[in-house]
Amino acid sequence: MANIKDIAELAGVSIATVSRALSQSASVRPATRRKIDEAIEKLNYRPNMLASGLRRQRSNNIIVAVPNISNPFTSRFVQGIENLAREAGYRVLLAITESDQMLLDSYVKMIAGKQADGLIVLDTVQPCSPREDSEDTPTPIVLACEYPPDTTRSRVRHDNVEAMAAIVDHLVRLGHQKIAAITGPIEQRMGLDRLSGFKLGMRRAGLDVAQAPIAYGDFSLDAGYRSTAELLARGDAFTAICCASDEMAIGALARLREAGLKVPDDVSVTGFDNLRVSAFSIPPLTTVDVPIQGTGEAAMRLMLDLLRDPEEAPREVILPHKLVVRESTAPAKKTGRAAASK
Amino acid sequence: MANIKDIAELAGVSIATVSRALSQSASVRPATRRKIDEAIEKLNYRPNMLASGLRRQRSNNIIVAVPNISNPFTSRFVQGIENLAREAGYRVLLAITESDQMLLDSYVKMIAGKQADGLIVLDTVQPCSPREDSEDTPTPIVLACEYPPDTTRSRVRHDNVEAMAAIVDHLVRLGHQKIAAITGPIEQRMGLDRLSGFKLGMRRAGLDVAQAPIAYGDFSLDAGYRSTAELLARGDAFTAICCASDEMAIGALARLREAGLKVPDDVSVTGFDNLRVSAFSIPPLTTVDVPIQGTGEAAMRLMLDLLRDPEEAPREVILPHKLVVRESTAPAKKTGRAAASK
DNA sequence: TTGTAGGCGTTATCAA
DNA sequence: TTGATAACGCCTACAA
Repeated sequence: MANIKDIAELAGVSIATVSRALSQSASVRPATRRKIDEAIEKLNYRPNMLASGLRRQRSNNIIVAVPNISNPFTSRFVQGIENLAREAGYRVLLAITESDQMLLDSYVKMIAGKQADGLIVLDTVQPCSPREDSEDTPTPIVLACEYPPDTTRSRVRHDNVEAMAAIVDHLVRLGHQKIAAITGPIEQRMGLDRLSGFKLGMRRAGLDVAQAPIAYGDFSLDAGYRSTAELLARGDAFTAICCASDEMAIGALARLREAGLKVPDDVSVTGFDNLRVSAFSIPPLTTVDVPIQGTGEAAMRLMLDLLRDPEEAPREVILPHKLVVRESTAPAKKTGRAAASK
Repeated sequence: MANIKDIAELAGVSIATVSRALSQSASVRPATRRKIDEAIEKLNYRPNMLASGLRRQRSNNIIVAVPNISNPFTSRFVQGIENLAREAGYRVLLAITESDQMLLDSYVKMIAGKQADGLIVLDTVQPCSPREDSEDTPTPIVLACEYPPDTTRSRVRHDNVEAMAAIVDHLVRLGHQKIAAITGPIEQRMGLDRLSGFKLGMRRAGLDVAQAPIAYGDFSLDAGYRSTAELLARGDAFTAICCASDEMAIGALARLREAGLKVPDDVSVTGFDNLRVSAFSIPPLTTVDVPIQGTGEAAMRLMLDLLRDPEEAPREVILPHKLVVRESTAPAKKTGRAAASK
């Protein structure tokens, strides 16, 4: 590959002039610039960004660490980041952690190794505090959705508690009293918050949370299916199932159908996330819209601020949610015992 | 940040020795190595990969260019690449092109700019042939799924034609004669091939393709929904709908339900891709499993070979498919006019 | 407006 | 086994 020296020679100028021409803004006489452009064209020259980065001490890469990518939630989150990153001249390096602490830490180290300028984390595992934080400027890290309440980093999330309470409220207004829940992984902040929201909603409606049938899932399609089976097997009466994710709600729909139960006639079902597919489930899902892509965008915005001024004080952004009522919920049957048996 | 010189000083050796200790294999006396390790630990040193890359002329980054990422197909493809890439010591840079030629080309240039060592493309737009190909060693590029038949690059895909023909065959065996199709975007190789497969299957069964109701979609949930509406509105008789993607099949399921038609009693529906969610649709989808993740792995394998020996002759890998029969297909009704009217 | 030259942090070659 | 030193390709004072 041709380098800046080749261009300089061919154009009959010094490499400094070429460098200036390359970085646009500098002062280069139009005629000179033309000669340079021609040389670049002729040799099909591309600046070596490794060298440039070494010199300028930056890579223009942002790492986004996610536990996995075969999950619509992650996809849209990353998309939100991509949008802003490209505009700002940054590239997105996608890192799949499978919630492995070692792996995540290795990505933190990439910043120290100048492979990346910043790290956005959407994961239950948390980036260790690199030691240099105390001495040098802090490592640019933004946390999304999952983080300890006492973190001192910039962070963004939506209010899972209130969002889930809003769903419960919707069910209560429809006359439901016996509401079952399928939770997310409660060892994770997101799962726990959504469960808290469920309990909060129940309490606000004056319903007894202790009596509510609860099954523990992990947000996945499979978990929705299995947990519904479990709920049915237990034989507790319920007229609605409140799922902590759309994927679980879709799994629940599948299992209820197998049990010969009609949604929403026999049982109402609710989701959480408002995935695209949820508008096309049978029946279309009542859920709560959390701005997933918007979360990604907000995270990237925080990152850009951090990159601009690494000393900046950490901030927290909380995004709004919105109830989306579709056809998987309906008024509770008066008998209230529709789902008492399999 | 500490650099190699700091370590050398603290350990009382030369930077050359530190460098050797860092690259493991070299010959360094254990005692020396220990001193170096201590210094590294003490200063929390991380090698600057930009400098290392500059010197070694490589970045250890692989770019994966996809049109979008909010699509289960892409997600699993990328996951397949990730798995192998990490093992081989490469990082995956995710590039979202939105099928924009300019954008894709800018990623090709990243290779020339040493920002990445190779490019894997899963997109309808094709990487331009950088001129240096003719003179220097060829740019390491691997094409997946979408590529012109006459490409000279390494490439991987599955046989969409035969796979779709297999689905038609399945329907024919169930006694379906009036089979409608919802196609993918036929200006794309993948969409066109799947349509060809449909026609091939029909012809093999001695059915008249010209009579088959065909609606044109774009693989999306929405397209499945709208195309089904269109099919119903036209009033042609059909007992089965053959969709070019699982997402469209799910959209079709939703629209058929609205029309009061039962699947599979009134109409059979088939998909293509075997997405995870398709096992949980109502009813679970009969589809064809194409190894999406396997495609990513195969692409990465080709890339690794290319990286090892850039002069290597391009190869083509074609992956096998598998029919997955679930509950969205059933024997055709004798009357054969189930879906004649809305 | 242009040129000279030092340095960014590594790796690799050659001697010792 | 270790050390000195020259690249790698670019940017940016500083000088002209």
